[in-house]
Amino acid sequence: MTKFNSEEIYKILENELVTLQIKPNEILSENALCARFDVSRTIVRSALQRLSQVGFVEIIPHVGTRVTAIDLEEVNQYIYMRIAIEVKILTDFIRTMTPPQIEKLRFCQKSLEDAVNEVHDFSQLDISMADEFLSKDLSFHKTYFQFMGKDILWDIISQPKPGYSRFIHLDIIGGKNLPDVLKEHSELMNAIESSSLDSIEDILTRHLYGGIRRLGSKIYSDKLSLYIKSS
Amino acid sequence: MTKFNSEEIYKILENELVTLQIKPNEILSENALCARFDVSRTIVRSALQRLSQVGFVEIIPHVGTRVTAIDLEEVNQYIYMRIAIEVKILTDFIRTMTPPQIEKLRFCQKSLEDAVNEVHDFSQLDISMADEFLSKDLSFHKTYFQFMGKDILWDIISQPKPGYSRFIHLDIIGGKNLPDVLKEHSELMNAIESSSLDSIEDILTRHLYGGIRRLGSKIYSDKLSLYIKSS
DNA sequence: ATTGTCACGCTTGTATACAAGCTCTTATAT
DNA sequence: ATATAAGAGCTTGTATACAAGCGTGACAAT
Repeated sequence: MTKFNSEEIYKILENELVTLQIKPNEILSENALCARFDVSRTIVRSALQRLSQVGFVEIIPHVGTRVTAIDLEEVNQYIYMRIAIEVKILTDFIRTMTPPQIEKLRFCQKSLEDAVNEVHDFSQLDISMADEFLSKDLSFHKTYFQFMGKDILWDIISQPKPGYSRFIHLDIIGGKNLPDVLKEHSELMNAIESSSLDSIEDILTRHLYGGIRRLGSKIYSDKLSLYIKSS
Repeated sequence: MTKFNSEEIYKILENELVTLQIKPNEILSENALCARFDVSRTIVRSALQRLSQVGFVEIIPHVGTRVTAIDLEEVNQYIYMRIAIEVKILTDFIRTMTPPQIEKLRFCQKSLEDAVNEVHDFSQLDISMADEFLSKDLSFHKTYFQFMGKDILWDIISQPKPGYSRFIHLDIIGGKNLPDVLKEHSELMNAIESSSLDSIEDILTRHLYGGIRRLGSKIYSDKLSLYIKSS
């Protein structure tokens, strides 16, 4: 068995960070990770430094490596950006859209719908299911980026971010929000087909700020506050 | 004299990359950099790996480290994103703007104007002058991000990108475009004050795509094609 | 009891030795 | 002359030894 390289370890840790298996404020020990992956500190350090550049962890010299807390302000501003971009993409899209493209979007929507409908107990979502929903949700949005030839842009905005990615995961796992997401996608589809720009902006705003909105109500675990950066 | 650390070396190299002192397709040698900064390979490697994650260089295992070429498609899609975001910011801004805020914007504009007017020979712009113009241009845009409390968003979109940052530098150094930039800022100011949204979008589009537009004409050095990724 | 000091054990930071792989050169065989 | 194979010399990849700094806890002096 060949050993892990730095890139692989980075990806593994990034995933565990995003899915909150590794929790905010947790202390990561280089030596513990060395033992876990059976590699030298060089490799582990490389992965940790990259995680710190992206903002998932904070390396404090001669003290330790701590997982950062979720910065809600960062989440907010990221969502603001997403809305701006997606509204523009859809504005351009409804000017050139074709029936096959709409069909593809409906297919993505249905795919998520089917996955959600197979769930019976929303209070017991495990990580792999959350990942499945998330990836189907992202597929929907990604599709119209691709239609407009904005693949690179999608790659940029969809790469794991310490604020938004973890917050969304929390939101999905939260539970009772999946019906909301489905409804919003459905509304968005109708607005797209009827080319009503104002509706598109309204729905996208509601859809993307959904997690923040739900934060107000008391759906989330009480432990949530432990993950959030107090500013 | 204390030695450079990895972070410092990263910043130095990033700057030389952005300002094209280190040119696309150039091969970087770890050992040469070790000698130059008088540090061990550990430090240099750390900086190079970070540069490769951001996309400034490409590390080919057991072969070498090559500076990437500028990807025009990446530049295009980044500009598209900038327009979407700035239009939204300004849309929100004109609903709440106050006279002091407008005054501040005019001040930023004037500051750039004065700097440009002191130049007599546009064909001989050195790097430090280009940097000054660039930073004053950025200040203008940054200002309304700050007015709207979107500091983090600005930090995200203004951090050095291998495509856009180098392309813009090329554009500024190119020379004859500074009057255009001034005119566009001035037009933008007027559109903001008269709250005309459509004009704002038009002007911003012209302003941000300016470099790409000028690419069509023959202002640039013939060596430009050497820096561009042929897709 | 309180406070100050010192030392040990932990952390990350850096340098270096060695492993592994690519490429070009060179020499040898056909 | 040409083709092929072996090796030298470069590259990056990895492991490890050691340096340097922080924090805690024990212990001693007041």
